[in-house]
Amino acid sequence: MTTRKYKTGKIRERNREKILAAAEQEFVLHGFKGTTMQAVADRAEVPKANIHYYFKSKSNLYIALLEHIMGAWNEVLADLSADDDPAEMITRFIRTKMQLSYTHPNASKIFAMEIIQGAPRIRGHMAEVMLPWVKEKTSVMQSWIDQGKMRPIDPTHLIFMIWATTQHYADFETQVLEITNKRQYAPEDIDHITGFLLDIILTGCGLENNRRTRSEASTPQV
Amino acid sequence: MTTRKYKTGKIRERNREKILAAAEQEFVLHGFKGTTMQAVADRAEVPKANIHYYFKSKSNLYIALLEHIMGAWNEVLADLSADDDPAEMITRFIRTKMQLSYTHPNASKIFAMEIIQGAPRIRGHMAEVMLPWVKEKTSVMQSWIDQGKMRPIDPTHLIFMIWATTQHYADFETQVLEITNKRQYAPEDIDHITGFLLDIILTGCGLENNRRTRSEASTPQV
DNA sequence: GTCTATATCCGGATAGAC
DNA sequence: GTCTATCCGGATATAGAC
Repeated sequence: MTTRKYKTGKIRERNREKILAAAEQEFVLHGFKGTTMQAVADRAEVPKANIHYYFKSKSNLYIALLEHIMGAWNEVLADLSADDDPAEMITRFIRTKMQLSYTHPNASKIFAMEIIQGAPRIRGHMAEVMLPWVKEKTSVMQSWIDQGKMRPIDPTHLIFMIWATTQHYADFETQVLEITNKRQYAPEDIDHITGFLLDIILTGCGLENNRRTRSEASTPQV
Repeated sequence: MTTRKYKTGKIRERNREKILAAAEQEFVLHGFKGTTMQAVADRAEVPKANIHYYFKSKSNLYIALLEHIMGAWNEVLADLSADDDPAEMITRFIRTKMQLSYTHPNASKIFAMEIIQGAPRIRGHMAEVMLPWVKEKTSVMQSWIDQGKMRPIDPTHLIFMIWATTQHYADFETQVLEITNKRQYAPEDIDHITGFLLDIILTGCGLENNRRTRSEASTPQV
């Protein structure tokens, strides 16, 4: 903890982060094959050979990036504990995912492209991490249904619906902005969208316990 | 119309279709840059040079494919007339989109990747075709809201929600199948999903007029 | 640890025979 | 119209100087 050392692993860590951030941009814009190491190097402001020094190969860089993304993701979603209250848990789920779409759109996009292409590199992760996560949440939801706290809907597809709708605003950002005639999302836009999704989905699930916030959140936006 | 001619434009048309079908597969699996003309040629069972003969360049092939896709799409969605009845129009919209996801998943995937990467080649199409389409539908929905036929929700985001949820089953097919433990969709799966979406979204919009079909359509699926 | 220069390969495109 | 052989730019990866 003293300032004595000239270089700890800090420089190395800093360079890795710079490269990963640059790679994220490039992979989003051009896909895996379309991205050149030279472009990543230029954006990260390091010589091309250094990327090979740090990551060995382009594939390794891409996989490191995916792990980086999914690690951050799991952190956020882990503390989505199965609360007692259905409306509260679903609300937190939607809010959290919507915030992730806003703060980490590129992570969502890279993940989406990977899945669209058949998830050749993360099949394992889906089976080992996502599948158990979904099973856990759906069993909690099913118990709510059995107790009559929620309408009898398919919990798995409810999760798909929340994923689909929230990620849409990251992945299809270009289309959404074009159609709503904006240059980029503002925090109010995210609030409005979150309110809309909460309104439809909670109502759709038969969970109406916070109606006061919904009526104004869902009025059309100019 | 006699059989006299040795070759009409038929062979040419047939070859173009074969190449486009092969290109669709390859572009989905590997993205634009990741797809090689050789791989398309092999899949289409024609010599590589013939593709250049028919389409001149890889970019042209890709653009031709996008136009092919969007042409078919517009055809289907064009006859989504703004009915008098909100529930009926939204029902038909969801059913139609869900069927498209089932019958043309690759088209949806290529379109999704194009949008995710910033829609560099179809910006024009969005502004000229999709934007007017959305404006037309939202103005109809707004009139329903003004007449009190529908809860006051944002029509634009309702369209986004329907796009997001239906396309999710095409684009994220790999993930959905992994989590639901299936090898591919069966027609019953599509019916079940359609029923689920209709249930949540119609209820969320406050349109409850066909409740009889919904209760059984939304029971959880094993 | 860092970077320049280079080896090696691959893919898009075309020339030209049939 | 069809296909073989080839050109050439460009990308990954590495060797080796500093």
